[in-house]
Amino acid sequence: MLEAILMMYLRRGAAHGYDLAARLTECGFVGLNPGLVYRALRGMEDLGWIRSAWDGEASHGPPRRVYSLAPPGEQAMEDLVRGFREIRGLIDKVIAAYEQQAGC
Amino acid sequence: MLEAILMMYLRRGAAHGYDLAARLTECGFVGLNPGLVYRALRGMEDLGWIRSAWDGEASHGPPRRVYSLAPPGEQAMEDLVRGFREIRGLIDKVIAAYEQQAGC
DNA sequence: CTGTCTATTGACATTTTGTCATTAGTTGCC
DNA sequence: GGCAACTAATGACAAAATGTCAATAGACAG
Repeated sequence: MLEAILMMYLRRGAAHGYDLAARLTECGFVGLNPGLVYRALRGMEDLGWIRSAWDGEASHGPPRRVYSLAPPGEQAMEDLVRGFREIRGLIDKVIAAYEQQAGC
Repeated sequence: MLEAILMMYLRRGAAHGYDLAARLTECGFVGLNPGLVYRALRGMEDLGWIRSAWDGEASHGPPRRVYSLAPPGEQAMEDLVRGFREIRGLIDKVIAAYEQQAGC
């Protein structure tokens, strides 16, 4: 989930972790401290979904790592979305079973 | 998820673990070996959501434990369903963001 | 030169999930 | 009687996911 959201953000342009973490909290995703975001980013980089490089631009702080979406990431995003649709189908099934007290 | 489905089944009547596991596979829920079902059942019993008793009826096998829904389980089921709706909302949000390339 | 904000990393604990062997009773076959 | 197959439940262990939080460190304001 977190990974999917981060890739959605990256698809709109490269960004660094701290920014992404801030955007998440702005957008109302709670309980996601920066550590989780950084871990997710590193994990996705290990998988080849995203790339990173140290930012050459002068920042008002320590050096920062800029992440951008890599081609395998586009594919991964599609797969994730497909998985989400499946999960949504399952949830619908369970909710329907709850309301109608029937079905599988 | 598994817990919710099991409670849905139990709402329709008491049953024992092996039966529930079989019903799950019948209904197309894959990757759920009996061990997972038994563990989920014991966990829910610890939470007071369900109750169990050894089956008095003669069975064609070893003694079996019959589970039934307890009143706190009804409440828990409602809470679970509410949670599912929330997750569903999140998924919708992410899928929409993926398709329209906009939003949070 | 101290505190604060930005930025990333790493260590550790907890929880969840998956796998699989073990125990054990019943039934049916030879 | 002995043995295999099926039913039924439990427990131990490993792996993966998640959560928490301290440590490091550059830049800037006072």
